[in-house]
Amino acid sequence: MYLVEVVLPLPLYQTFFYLSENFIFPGIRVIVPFRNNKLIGIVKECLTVTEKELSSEIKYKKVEEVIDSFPLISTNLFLFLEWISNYYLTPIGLVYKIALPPNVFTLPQKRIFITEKGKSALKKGYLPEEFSLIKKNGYNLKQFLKKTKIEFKKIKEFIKRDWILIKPQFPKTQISVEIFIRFKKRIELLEDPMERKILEYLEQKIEVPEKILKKKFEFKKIKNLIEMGALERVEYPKIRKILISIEIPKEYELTHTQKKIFEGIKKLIENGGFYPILLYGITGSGKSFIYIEIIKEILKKGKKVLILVPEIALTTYMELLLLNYFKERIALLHSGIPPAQRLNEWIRILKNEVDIVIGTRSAIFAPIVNLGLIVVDEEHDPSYKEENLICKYHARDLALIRAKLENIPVILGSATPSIKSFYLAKKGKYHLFLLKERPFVSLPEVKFIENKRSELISEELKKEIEKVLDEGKSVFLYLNRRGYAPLVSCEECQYIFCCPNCGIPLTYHKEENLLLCHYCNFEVTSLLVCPRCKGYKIRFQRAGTEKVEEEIKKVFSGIKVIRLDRDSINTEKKLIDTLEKIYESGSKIIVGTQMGAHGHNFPEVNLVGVLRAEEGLFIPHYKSSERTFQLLIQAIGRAGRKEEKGKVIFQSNFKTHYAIQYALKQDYEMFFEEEIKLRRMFGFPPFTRLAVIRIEGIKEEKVKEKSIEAKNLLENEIKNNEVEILGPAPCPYPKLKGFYRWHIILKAKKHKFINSLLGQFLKKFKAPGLKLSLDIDPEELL
DNA sequence: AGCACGCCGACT
DNA sequence: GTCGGCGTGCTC
Repeated sequence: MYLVEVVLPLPLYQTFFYLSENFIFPGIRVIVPFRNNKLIGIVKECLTVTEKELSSEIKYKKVEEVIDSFPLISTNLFLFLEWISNYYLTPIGLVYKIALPPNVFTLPQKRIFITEKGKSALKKGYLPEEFSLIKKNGYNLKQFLKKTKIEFKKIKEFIKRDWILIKPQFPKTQISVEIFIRFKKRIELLEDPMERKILEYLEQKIEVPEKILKKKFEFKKIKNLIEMGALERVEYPKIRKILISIEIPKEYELTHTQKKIFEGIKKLIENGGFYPILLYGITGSGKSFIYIEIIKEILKKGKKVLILVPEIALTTYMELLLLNYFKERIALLHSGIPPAQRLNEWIRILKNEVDIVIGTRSAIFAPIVNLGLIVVDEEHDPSYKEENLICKYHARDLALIRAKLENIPVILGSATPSIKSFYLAKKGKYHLFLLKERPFVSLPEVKFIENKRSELISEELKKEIEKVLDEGKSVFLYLNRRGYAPLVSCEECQYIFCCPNCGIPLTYHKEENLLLCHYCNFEVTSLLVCPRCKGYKIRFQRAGTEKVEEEIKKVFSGIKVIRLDRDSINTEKKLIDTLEKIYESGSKIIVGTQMGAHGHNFPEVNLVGVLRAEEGLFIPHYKSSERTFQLLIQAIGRAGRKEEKGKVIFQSNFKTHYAIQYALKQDYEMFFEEEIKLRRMFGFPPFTRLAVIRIEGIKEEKVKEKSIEAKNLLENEIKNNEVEILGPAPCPYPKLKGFYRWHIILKAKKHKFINSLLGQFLKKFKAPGLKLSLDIDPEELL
């Protein structure tokens, strides 16, 4: 007999034990009875036992069904997931749920089938007419019961008579595919000019979705080219949401400096072992090419590589880049991929069909066996931190842990390293490599325009824009605020339109003509009358991207303006349309939020204007300077990435802040020195560790009461004043989505102090009816 | 989590 | 007398 330890997807800090006649390999999914229903769990361990060895206190049940024929988790992951559970104080089952592809723990839906015998019974009228609904593939039982209103008891009778069959069925992993047209070979003598054009286009882009190509060219001509063997149709799983002619350099040669760094890294990692490497390379310095060379080295040794990027759109870019050098043995993992396909990619990885995995933060859990390297690109990016799930992990931190557990190197790359990483690198904990040349592009000129009157677009900036447009080039204007006006008030009584759920001012969106809460999506559509004084003089104050767009259209009439924010690209179609417009030639002005500053490589942008450079500096957060600096440097990176020297303008009324000053000088290291001084002085990370306990509930009094109770409990548990307790206090956003929110901040020299205090706290603290959440190493304190 | 058990108030 | 509120405790 075997004793099977099973991890169940429950918010419990324990595993459960079952019995089995057969050995079940760890990592395999099983269906087990639990209370009076069933659950899917993952086998953690399976040992032979005799009756005597079993604990008399546990009433063991038997494993009901073994689902998989091979483990869904590679052995190296068990330790990793366990570590995460301990560090983030998250129940082990929930960690598994977060790590594995969605639906892994979803019980198969029961389906109802009709037997041959049943069919004839139906014909003879013994079986009610409704059963003719059931076709060859059966019918979802729940839906059947609902639709026909037949009682389950009756069905049971029919089962006894062998007319009806009920069995669970796992959803088939159907993979929808998308067809791409791919360049295959050149044909020199093409008579048709259109065909020549198509072929030239594809030779440059390599491959383009058929859908998009059809829009651009006549389909008959494309077909001709395929028949001639110049082009080919290829099918990919439909995962590439964003695919628009991104420029991918096909060939490259490392510059002298790049080569030196490559050699340096190669030498370090030659013998394997845990080596954290920080590659600090300014935008356009060619970090990707160094990655590629290192990846080649790792693959030569027969090992695998995991590459993390901050957002979904960049997985596509990275994949296209790597496809040039590593063929098809690449898997993608990110939340944009539908569940069934994600499981499919997961299995491909497990089955060793993949050498390189590219993904966003959750890809850190990829079940890669024989991993040889992890690359975390744009390591400073806040999207590596999970904010929404119970386990608020940081993928970059986890990359370091995983690398340590697997005893392999990890490369963190960034143009603006996080303060934490750079600090550790300077301390010698990471190996630091500097790449400060921009081989293909000259550094842009950065200029400051003091905006004393806080105009949206100052006269000076307008002149600069005009100059660039006259040259036929494009402009990117950056403002990190979507909508039209972030503050709407009544002119008569000064009433400010606020969200009833969150208490935060609503933002006016002109296009849709509504007031929207950016925190909970609450909307008001009739906004012509002040709810307080019934006055109808409404004032729209301050500005978002929509307002900028309007203003630009007024000032530069006739010029193409493209807005790039969450509202303008909230569907796939809109995104494709928008990106297509951006890639069309001709001068234009792009107005965008963060979304636009990120990664994308816009052609022909010669001027980047940051409209409110000081935005974000006033958020009460120890990282606000770091964030602002990173954003400004990133904006600089958007300018003139091709041959020409670009120009960047920061417009602000707050010139004196060091984040703006050093961004102007593009001096990361000086910024770092200044920032680290402050962090040390005020005892913030990386000199201390933080954790937040957040308590939320509908009744403010109760939330407050419980928060105070929590603080008292913490104080009782504390040992040797190892942990400093700040609060309790209402969160900076004291009410969100209708819930009142209080927090307690814990600060300590070492994480283990916080960890053990919180461990004790969780055992004793109960808050029924309230939501308690923990955030270890918080990035946001809102 | 999800569900059963259990102990008090407002109803037929 | 019962229906049902949600506080408490347990699940291998």
